[in-house]
Amino acid sequence: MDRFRTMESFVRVVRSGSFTVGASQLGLSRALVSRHISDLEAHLGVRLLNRSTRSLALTEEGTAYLEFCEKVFREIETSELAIRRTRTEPAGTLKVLAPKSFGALHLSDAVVGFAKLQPRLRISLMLENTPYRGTYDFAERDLDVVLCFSTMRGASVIEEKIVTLDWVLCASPEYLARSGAPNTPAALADHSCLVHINVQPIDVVWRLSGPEGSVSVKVRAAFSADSSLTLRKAAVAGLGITMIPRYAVTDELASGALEIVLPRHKVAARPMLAVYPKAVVTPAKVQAFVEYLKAWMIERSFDVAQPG
Amino acid sequence: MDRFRTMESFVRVVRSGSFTVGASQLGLSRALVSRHISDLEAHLGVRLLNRSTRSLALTEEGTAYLEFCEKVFREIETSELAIRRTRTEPAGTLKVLAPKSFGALHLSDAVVGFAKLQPRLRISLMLENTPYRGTYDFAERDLDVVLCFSTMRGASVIEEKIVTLDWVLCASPEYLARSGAPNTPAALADHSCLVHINVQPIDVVWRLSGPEGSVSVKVRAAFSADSSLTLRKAAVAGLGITMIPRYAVTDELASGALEIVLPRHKVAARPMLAVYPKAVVTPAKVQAFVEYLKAWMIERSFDVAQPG
DNA sequence: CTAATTGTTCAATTTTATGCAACAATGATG
DNA sequence: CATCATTGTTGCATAAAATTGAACAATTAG
Repeated sequence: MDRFRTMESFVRVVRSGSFTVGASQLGLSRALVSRHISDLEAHLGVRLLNRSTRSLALTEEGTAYLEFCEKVFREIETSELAIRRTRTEPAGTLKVLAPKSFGALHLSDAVVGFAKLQPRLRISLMLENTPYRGTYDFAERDLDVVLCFSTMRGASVIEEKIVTLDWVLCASPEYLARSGAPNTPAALADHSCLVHINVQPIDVVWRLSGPEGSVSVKVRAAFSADSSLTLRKAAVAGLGITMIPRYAVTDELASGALEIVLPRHKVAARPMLAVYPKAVVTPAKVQAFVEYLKAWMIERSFDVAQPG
Repeated sequence: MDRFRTMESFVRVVRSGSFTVGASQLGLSRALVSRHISDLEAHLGVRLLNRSTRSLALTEEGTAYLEFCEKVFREIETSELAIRRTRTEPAGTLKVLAPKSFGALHLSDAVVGFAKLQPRLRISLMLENTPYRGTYDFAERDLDVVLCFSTMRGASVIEEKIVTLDWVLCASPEYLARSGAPNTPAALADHSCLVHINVQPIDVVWRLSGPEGSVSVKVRAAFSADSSLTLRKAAVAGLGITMIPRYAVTDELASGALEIVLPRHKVAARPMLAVYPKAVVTPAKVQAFVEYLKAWMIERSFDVAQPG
């Protein structure tokens, strides 16, 4: 027996003052409404309504139960609607996990802008380069979105591309003067390379595309770190050549603190992904944030796939 | 979909931290519990649980919904149990309608005694001789029990005999001296009779049983009233012969203010009935009251059907 | 008293809930 | 790093309800 339904019938009958009109208001048969009341009375072991063919009155227990029903329905109105609203209206807390360097350099600005647009939304931004381990993070660490560079094999997540980021090979002029700037990708193997350890082990192989096509070079990781900021510092200090997102070194390239290596070759651009659980419906806060971030980055010309 | 059931599943899953053990605790299959959560999420349009095969975590909306569920369940515990308890434990208010004379002379004492035994019970005693009109009174006037002398044709009520009351024919010695005491039932037709107008029109015919068997006499209502107290006063004042419950005139008969008329004949004893709605279960307060009243009256020798 | 209206009961029918088995997915283990 | 046990999900057959329409009982208005 569906108690919610029987309760609804009971309330309706009392309000309308009759089984017949109560039933018609609910779009049910009199027979069923009668059964509902009977079931309810059997369940409670108490008579709720004193009824004759012409008249209807609540018993004392009926009055108490009516109050209870109305209270429950009022709470459903309140709580369920509030929850339901989060489907279309961002609310609550948005928990984002993002790479350290990207977070520190840019995402924090984007997040602040987003927060201003969503005063009802609390935002929690965590910056870590912990490799993403599948849906585990969402469940265990209570995350809403994870931003990352590498794709996942997870089947129950959605990976949405935010932008395609430009990567560059660069080193300090001092290092290049000292060690000699490489002329071919293959020459990189003899150089001191600064490697991001978090972009999968695959990346100890660097891929470049030039006039001769795509080339893979296995490089020697003279120095490795889990943050582009560290790699940038190492490069500026003349420790070697690094492969790094362009956004991390724009200032250095402009000021001449760093120089592009192998300028005739290009480093493969990499997508930046927003990963979130695959659910029947995506929470509005997640959707809104991903949209915002995408627009924010494209507007600032982060995306090499888009003209900007 | 039974929302109470799905809510129960949801709470259980969260508490146990797993669909599997949650389902087994509820005695349901994992499949069903999984459906319950899905239905709930579809209903709310929101994901409640971030789940992977090894781990389980509430989303923000899930946390809010869990609170809601627990609140509702807590209220069910409280309210429903309180209501259910009235089945076995008298509580609330007991509303009794009784004939004026009986109420004034005896019932009020009985009710006071009952009230002392039931401190949690509020009692409302209304004394009226309004003829009982069927289940109407229970519904319209919000009554629990009606005490009366005449049986009803109502089919949806229970009529429980409290006691069988002795009735007597009596008059003042002064009247009998003046008008002559009747020797036969038939002689009553020539007397001035004091009639209770509320004991149905039938009662203008008085029935007596004597050595010659049962006799019916159509009497002349020289005086009629809706209360035995009034009839008693009239009789004491010498207005004529009245048929009256013995309980109303015990003192007068003892003191000699009134005398039995036709002592060799007997007035048919009449049952005093407690009438209450026919429900699947009778409220404890009604049951307790009827039981108490029955015992109380038998103890005081009101019942001619019982030795005492 | 009659008749119309109301609540209830009982049958049949539709709908829904439920469990089993196969499946997909994930993470612990060696 | 691959394997496998474990977990949540899905499809399908079945069992269990909810639901209705019609006959019924009961009550009151005219």
